[in-house]
Amino acid sequence: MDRAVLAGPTLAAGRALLGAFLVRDDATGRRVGQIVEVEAYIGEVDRASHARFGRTARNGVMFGPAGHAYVYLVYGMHACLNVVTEPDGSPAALLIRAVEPLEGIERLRADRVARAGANRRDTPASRAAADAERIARLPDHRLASGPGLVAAAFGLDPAWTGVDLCDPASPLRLEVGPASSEQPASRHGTANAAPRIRATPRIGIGYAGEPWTSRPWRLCLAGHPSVSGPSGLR
DNA sequence: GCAAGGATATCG
DNA sequence: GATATCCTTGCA
Repeated sequence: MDRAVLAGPTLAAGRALLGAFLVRDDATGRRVGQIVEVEAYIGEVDRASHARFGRTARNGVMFGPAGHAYVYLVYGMHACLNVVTEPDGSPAALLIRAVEPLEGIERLRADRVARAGANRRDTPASRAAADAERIARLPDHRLASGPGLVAAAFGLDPAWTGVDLCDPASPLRLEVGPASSEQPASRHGTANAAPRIRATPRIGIGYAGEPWTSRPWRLCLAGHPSVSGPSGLR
């Protein structure tokens, strides 16, 4: 994906990210998902953004150039993948909230199971087996339907922070579909029509207060089955 | 409905 | 150094 797009206004970058592909391609195999849901966090004034306290050890990459990964841990157990946007010096990012699995599905599923085990303080074999069974029964389109689930399925943790997602040689990168193709890669959505983009308030940021809780900065492909959150917000 | 998890930012 | 908080998930 062209870095200039991500270096532009975050909401425009978010629209470009919808329908693009998240690719992890390395010794673990090749996994591809189509991005169907993102959330924008824009500037130090955004009270929902990690940048609201200014530059810190954790959020430093948000203040750098566009196109790099920012992976943080939330609630002590879930990692979340963000794409840094806007020019160098301007802290902003897009949280990848959901992707539709397209390639490497069994590897995505295997890392979901591995992460479920790692998130348990005490892991009796029975619970581990129950996790594995539950995840084995999940339909493909729910494997990465949520920000913590995207990171789990792609095997990402905060150590991935800083990886250049615009470098075609990177083990984790963003790719756009063939320019000639008018069709969405997904079997979902209306044939022969560009998928509609829906904007809603962001999820899980009640602490930020108004106007930030109401800003329609969550973007998704309308009606796509891999979108996370309440069905009313799909 | 709510507990689980640990790093983070901020406060004494 | 202590503590309230957190861009979530899956269970009761």
